[in-house]
Amino acid sequence: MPELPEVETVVRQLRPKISGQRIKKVIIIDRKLGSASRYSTITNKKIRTVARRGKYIIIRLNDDVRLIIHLRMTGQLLWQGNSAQADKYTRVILRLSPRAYLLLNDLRRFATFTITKTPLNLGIEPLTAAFNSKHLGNILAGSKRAIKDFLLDQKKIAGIGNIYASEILFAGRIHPRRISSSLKPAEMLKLTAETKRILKLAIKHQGTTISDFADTNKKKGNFQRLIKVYDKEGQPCPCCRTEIRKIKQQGRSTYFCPHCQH
DNA sequence: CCGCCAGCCTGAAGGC
DNA sequence: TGCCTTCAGGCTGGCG
Repeated sequence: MPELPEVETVVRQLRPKISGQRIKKVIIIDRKLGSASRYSTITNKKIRTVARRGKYIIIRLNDDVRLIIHLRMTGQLLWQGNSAQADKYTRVILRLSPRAYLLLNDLRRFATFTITKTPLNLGIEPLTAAFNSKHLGNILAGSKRAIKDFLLDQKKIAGIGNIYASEILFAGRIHPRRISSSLKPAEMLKLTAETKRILKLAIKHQGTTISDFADTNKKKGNFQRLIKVYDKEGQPCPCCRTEIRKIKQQGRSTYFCPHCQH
């Protein structure tokens, strides 16, 4: 579920709340995430920084220990000040000091919660200055896959998921089935600009909630109001009134306007 | 190397 | 009401 803007929303909320606090206890409720003893190395360690890389949340502790969380489709990281309000989807509870709780809730149990020192193998951060049309041209060169599939490849660009891929291509007026290496310089310029604009706008609106996404206070995002094509099959294109179409690429839905996107 | 697809889970929604 | 199928903001491993 959560893509870059949703994860960024969670990280920005979490940072001031948990930085400097100590992890007093790790309660693993879902056995799939390992035994409590596996997390003995993080108990009593202090939280130094909270950061995002792609769709990963990286909580850096003392002694360069890193707690890495990925919310996958339905994960939520909830912050609770007074007591831990767990429900049937609570998979992990971190008890912090001073008194607070951090819960990992996840309906589908795809979320990951790991301690590791191995670096993440991810592509460029799309909101950095280094992500420009020249860089995009370099990584697109020679790629025969559809541009939609390319945008979803986390080893090329980190953080774009299925909703924003459709939205970015619509804004860029590029057909999702275009062969990546066929993009012209002007299109690459447009694509990088629209990627940044849409991701920033979505962060400003606390992300998109279609069904499950919630921030650390269990509040929904607001960007779904600004979505133009995702999940809008059959509805009129906001630009030309042509019906939005839905196609499958790599088993995943893509939405686009057949008139506006080429 | 690259590209594709099933599998991992649970629940909601739609068809009959 | 129920049963069955499909679908869902993601990623991985194994295959060709």
